[in-house]
Amino acid sequence: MIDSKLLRQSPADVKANLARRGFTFDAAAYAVLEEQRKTLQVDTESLRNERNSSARQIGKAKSQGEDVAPLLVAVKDLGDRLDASEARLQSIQAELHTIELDLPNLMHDDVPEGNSEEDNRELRRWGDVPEFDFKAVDHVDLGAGLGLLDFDAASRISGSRFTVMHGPLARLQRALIQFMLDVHTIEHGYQEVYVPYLVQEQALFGTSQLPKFEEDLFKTSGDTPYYLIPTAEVPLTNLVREQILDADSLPRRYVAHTPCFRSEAGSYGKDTRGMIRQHQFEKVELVQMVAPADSNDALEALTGHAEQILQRLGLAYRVVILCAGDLGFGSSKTYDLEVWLPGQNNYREISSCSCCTDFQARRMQARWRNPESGRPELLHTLNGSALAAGRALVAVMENYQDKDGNIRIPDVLVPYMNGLEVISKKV
RNA sequence: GGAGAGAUGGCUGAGUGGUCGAAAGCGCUCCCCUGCUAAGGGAGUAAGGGCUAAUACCCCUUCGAGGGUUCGAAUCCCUCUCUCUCCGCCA
Repeated sequence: MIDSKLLRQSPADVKANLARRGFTFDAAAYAVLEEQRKTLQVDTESLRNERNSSARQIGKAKSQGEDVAPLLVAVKDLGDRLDASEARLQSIQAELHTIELDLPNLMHDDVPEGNSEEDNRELRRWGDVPEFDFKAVDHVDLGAGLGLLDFDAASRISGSRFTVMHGPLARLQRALIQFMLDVHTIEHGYQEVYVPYLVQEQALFGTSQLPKFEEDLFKTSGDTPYYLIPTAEVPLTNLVREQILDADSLPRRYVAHTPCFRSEAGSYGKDTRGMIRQHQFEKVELVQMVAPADSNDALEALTGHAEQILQRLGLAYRVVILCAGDLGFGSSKTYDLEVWLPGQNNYREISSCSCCTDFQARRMQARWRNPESGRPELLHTLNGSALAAGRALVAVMENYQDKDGNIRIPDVLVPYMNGLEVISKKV
């Protein structure tokens, strides 16, 4: 959420910032509601004050054995007036809250103009795009050729957008995950966390998947439904929900490997081939909680941590900064890492690293005690994939293929493959 | 699944209708005292919100959550959630 004080005091600035995303903030309508809220709240609170002091008086009189009947008459209709006032206040506050939950985060000044993916700006490239002296194929053909990737079985079991992997290929994904977790915990200072994969709606409100993006989520039935996490960002970020952290415990750096579940509603016909876009995929996620002054640097560092994985895997990639129109709802600034996929002859997103400033922290009431003010203040939260394991697997398969359809194991993963150096067809 | 106990401030823990945001202790902060240390004395120490230029006053809300009774609820009633203990079951 955006600071409601800012919405009141500088509605024009907010409107202009959000307009760059293509979001229309009706500042005038908000101001009208806000004016009503102010009057109502002041009235309601003064009525409550009146009630409290009368109640005190009555108590006092009673204890002194005085007749309280006249006092009771005096407050007779106070309760009704208060009830009415409270009800109106509550409804107007709910209206304001609904509007506020709907507003995306304010953008960092660095975010370039633009309406769509096309307008994202490339910042840098790393690595050489591999050149093959044979016709490179995509991971689907590679997997089928090796007999280790089985979309038919997956669709018989679960329908479209699921995968079954066998043997060394299944292990290769596990190796990637293991490798990433090791690098982040041992070298980058992240604490490994095991988290729930089913969460309640309040957690999703905190990270801002709800209320706006319910259709992207899988939800269980029942009185208090659970949602399957679309990313470990949800449970990891909510670790600090309603907490006040000591300044010396910052920055917090958490990493978790989890499966992720996305309904992919609205992506019909998109990436239907292969395992680029699945209902279920594995991901290693980084989350940081930092003091506000540190969040810009933290985003650069976090992005670097994700890049480190690609570099060690020897995968060519580029870094793009998302333009205003493509930026995620809760993010103030996002870098995407796009890995080269020979099968698509293109760069494809494999990581997305975002700084959410205090947007999620405000929804979660996640704070730290600022030693300078002595007061609890909102944290800044960041998250990034490092990496999406399913897509990393695709990238390794396609970039490390040979003319016979075998897959060489990147050096850093060999120890995680029990020494296996090549995944080859059974002879 | 059965039986029972409980949920109060950073922690322990009192409080069964009235000035209780809440005793006491611990912890923490500051001050005093004291060659140093230890001990001792004093003061302060929740969060959210409103108003406001203000992190100054003042006011409102919050004792697991949500309802109810009442002029007034931490305290009484109802519903729910969670935690703990014992038994059973299970990975």
